[in-house]
Amino acid sequence: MQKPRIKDVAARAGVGVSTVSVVLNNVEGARVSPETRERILSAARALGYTSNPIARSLRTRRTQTIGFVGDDIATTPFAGRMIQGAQDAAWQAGYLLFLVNTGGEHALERHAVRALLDRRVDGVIYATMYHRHVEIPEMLGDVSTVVLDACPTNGSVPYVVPDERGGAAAAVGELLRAGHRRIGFATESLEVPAASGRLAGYHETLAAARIPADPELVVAEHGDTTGGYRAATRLFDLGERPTAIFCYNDRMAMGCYRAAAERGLRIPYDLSVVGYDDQDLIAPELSPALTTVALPHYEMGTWAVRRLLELIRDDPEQSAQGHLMPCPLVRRDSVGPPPR
Amino acid sequence: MQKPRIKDVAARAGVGVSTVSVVLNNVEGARVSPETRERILSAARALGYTSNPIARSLRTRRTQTIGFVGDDIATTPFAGRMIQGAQDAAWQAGYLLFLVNTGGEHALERHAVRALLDRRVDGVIYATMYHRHVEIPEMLGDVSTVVLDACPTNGSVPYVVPDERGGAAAAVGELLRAGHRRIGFATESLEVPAASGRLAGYHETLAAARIPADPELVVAEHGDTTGGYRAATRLFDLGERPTAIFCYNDRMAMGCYRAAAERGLRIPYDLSVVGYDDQDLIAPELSPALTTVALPHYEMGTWAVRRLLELIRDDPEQSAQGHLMPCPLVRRDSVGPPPR
DNA sequence: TCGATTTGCTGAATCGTTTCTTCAAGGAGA
DNA sequence: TCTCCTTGAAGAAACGATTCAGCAAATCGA
Repeated sequence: MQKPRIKDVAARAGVGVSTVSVVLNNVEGARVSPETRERILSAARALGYTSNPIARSLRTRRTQTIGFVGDDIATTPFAGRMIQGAQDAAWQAGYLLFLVNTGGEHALERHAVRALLDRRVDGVIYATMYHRHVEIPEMLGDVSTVVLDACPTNGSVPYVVPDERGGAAAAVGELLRAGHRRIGFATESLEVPAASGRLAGYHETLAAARIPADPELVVAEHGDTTGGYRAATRLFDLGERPTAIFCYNDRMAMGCYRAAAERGLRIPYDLSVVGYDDQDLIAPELSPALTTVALPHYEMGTWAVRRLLELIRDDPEQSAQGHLMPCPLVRRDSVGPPPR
Repeated sequence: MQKPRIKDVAARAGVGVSTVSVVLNNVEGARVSPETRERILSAARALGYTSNPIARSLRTRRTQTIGFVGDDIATTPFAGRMIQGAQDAAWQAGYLLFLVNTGGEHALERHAVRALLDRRVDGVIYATMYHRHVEIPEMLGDVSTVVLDACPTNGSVPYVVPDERGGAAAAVGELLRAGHRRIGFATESLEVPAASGRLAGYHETLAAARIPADPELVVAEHGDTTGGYRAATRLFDLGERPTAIFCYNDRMAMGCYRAAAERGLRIPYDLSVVGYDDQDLIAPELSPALTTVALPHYEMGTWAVRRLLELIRDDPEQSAQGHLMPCPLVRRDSVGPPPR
């Protein structure tokens, strides 16, 4: 059995197709008698009619579709959250998501954007899987665009990134509240926005508490387990070792745990640790479970789509600004008062 | 500047639109002189013409689009790989992926499938984020479908799942080759296909090596870190403790590491361990790095899409069978010869 | 040379909507 | 009674492709 067309509904209701269209789309200011309206609605219901979006798109030039282009959707657990946030928000609004991943290749990316524009997507989410600066393809000038988890260096489109500074402030604040005054920061040696933002938050929060900055307490290593191990070791070797360490991410915190274990330092009694990222398989599974700061990937995904829908629906409104999404502190068991 | 239409190309080349269509689509058996063909192609190139897929779809009833419905695309790191595999395969074939996630809710799932059918997707990938049995929505009977990472209990559609049994055999085989004869299995207490498959692989491989089954050596706990810890503890408390433990997954292996550390058992000298899943943040990060079995999610994703495209292109060919995707062993540092 | 076939191409119908224009009927006002 | 609005609805023209049937001109066989 073929899907019913609008013509079938019209025939069953004994009216013209245009009237059916007008009724089913609730066109403003259309004049249709209540009886006719009811006849049409019940005919549509009886036939199980749903309009063909392809034909509709052809006529209206809108597809109720948005393109999601990401540089890497598989290798980070965060990507899924962003995608899911975007998907949920789109779905709620009656939009569907075209997903394309480019592997970070420039040529493929241009190809992908072209393919999406060809398909007449109503808008595009341009996402990167970790917070950084990006140059967005100029082709995106032709369509509403929102950048997700990155700062665009060209064009002027809305974007959303995590509030790294605020998250770091929350982490350090938690340690201050526990009574710590000598707080180390094991940071990432790469020049990424996340590192500079978190470092800034660390410094600001200490300054606000009138604790003088001690350059010794900031050590940079690779942002992985062994980097964390090394950073912690260096901090332990200081003349006066810190009573708490704020780690750039959970993986470094994991290395920090290992270094502490080797020195016989018990967390949180001899040492307090706070991480960043709230990674599923690390933070809750370490023992003791790690207090950390969560990245709001899901929320950024929904924000991006909602902002995009505003762009699509309203007039352009070129007030292209960035949005900082707060990073909530997740309290677990790795923070205690300083020893003695 | 508006996008050029086929009519513009025709006008520029001085031919009719039908000829342009025939040339650009490389229609078989069409008779067009080489000169005309060349004129049309260069006109199209000059105008930067690309056909409007919406209009094309309306006429041809094909959308070059496939729907991917998953029950949960965010919370597992595996989901991303499957999606990426599917996306890559689709992209290669000129298809785009509509992504929908249902959160496992039945109502939402029906809604999602209906939305995809409304949009006239050419096919649907029905994916679950861990290997299990599913009942697929009957609406999917109207469209080509492939089930990904699950066994459909109704209908007869192709599906692909990991070869759990083979993976377990590889893991146990590795331990046998290292010289172990007394090998424990820390399994998951839930009744899931992965657990029964891996258990079967374990038994078969031991049997093939003429090692009598010892029921004591199989202990079931929750499939997480604490479950692994408990299972390992129980195995250590046996009269004659195993020299190697095959863990249902990497998280259990992580718990097993912890239990071993507490008893002063050094891996791989006093105890060998093999995991399953090859989880990014666990297997390579543990110390020593964990030998484990990888789940072929990316490959399953590409397989599913390729199979789906066959279904779409060829005649139905109702030979709906399941495919077992091999799980490769990943050698790291947690396996050594048995002690003494 | 003449009909028959092949070649190369065109026009028009079609896909299923939306939307603009038109139009008949009925009621109101003069 | 005649004209002018208003109301309710229908018809037809888009949207931009594909594809089928048809039609001149060229070629061919005898």
